Amino acid sequence: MSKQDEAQERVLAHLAAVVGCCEPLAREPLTAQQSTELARVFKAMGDPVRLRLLSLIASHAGGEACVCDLTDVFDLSGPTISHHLKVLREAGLITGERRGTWVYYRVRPELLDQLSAVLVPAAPGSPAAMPADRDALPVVDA
Amino acid sequence: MSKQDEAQERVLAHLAAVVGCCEPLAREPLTAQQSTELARVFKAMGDPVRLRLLSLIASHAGGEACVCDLTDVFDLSGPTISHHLKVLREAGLITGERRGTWVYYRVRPELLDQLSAVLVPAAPGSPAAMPADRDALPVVDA
DNA sequence: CTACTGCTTCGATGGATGTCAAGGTAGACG
DNA sequence: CGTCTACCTTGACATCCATCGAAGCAGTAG
Repeated sequence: MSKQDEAQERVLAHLAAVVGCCEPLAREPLTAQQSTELARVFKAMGDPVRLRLLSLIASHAGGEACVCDLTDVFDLSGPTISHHLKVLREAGLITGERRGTWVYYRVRPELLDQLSAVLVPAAPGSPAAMPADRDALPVVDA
Repeated sequence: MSKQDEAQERVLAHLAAVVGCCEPLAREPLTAQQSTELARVFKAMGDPVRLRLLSLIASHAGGEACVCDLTDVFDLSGPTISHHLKVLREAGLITGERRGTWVYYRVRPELLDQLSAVLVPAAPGSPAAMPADRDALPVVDA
């Protein structure tokens, strides 16, 4: 699995290099490359099972969780859970480590931090921060 | 389109009700319902075109963008762009409004804010906040 | 060495998704 | 009214993806 982890390191490095650390999505438009890299991560989180796996791992005591702890939560077969964990792993969101009989997963807080920073809307001074009070979101009151 | 927007309002209200406003993903595990709601939004962002559309709209001057501004950026047909905008709309990420000939889209900052809050990793005091400094995740210095 | 457990990979399958061409709707302009 | 532009919807098609059963690999225990 070390070879896989090396590949994951490269993926994460690439993502960090392309996305940067703190470019809010609403500050300036993403390039095609940036959006491709980010979409890869969001797509990994775009599944209820994976999102729940992520939160289970992230909120687990000690910051890591054994696969055996995760399997029981869902009505899914072992291979399916393993598949979802692999997707999360390849997206750079988690890392897996085998210790003896069991495999333990933990999240990468830096990546979550990056994503959170990207999503933060309209930092003061950004173009979108001032709706020019044309009409401050009347929307359809229907 | 007002009927659509009504439906979107319900979706957003539902999401807000289920997800709450500020439950970090790493604080406590998501319920099945929460993860389903959140995954719907992340899945909408899990496509390079949609993510770029979102950032184009969010970063556009005045906080809104006309479809005509968006179409030229991509090598995609009109219907395809329209389809992606519909997905973003149904996820509650953007709203569309027709004014005269053109349709203008704008983002929902509240939802981006919620997502950002959910992703923020390991608030101090959370169980995952103390990685037991096994190995403090050297990460990519690259 | 053999057997057993935990987890992953492989192969297959039904359903979801991105894309486009064709057609439809709303508003503007004569 | 007719026509033109801007945008959306529909229908179809190729591709991707979540899921499972079966098989394979790693590590432990007799």
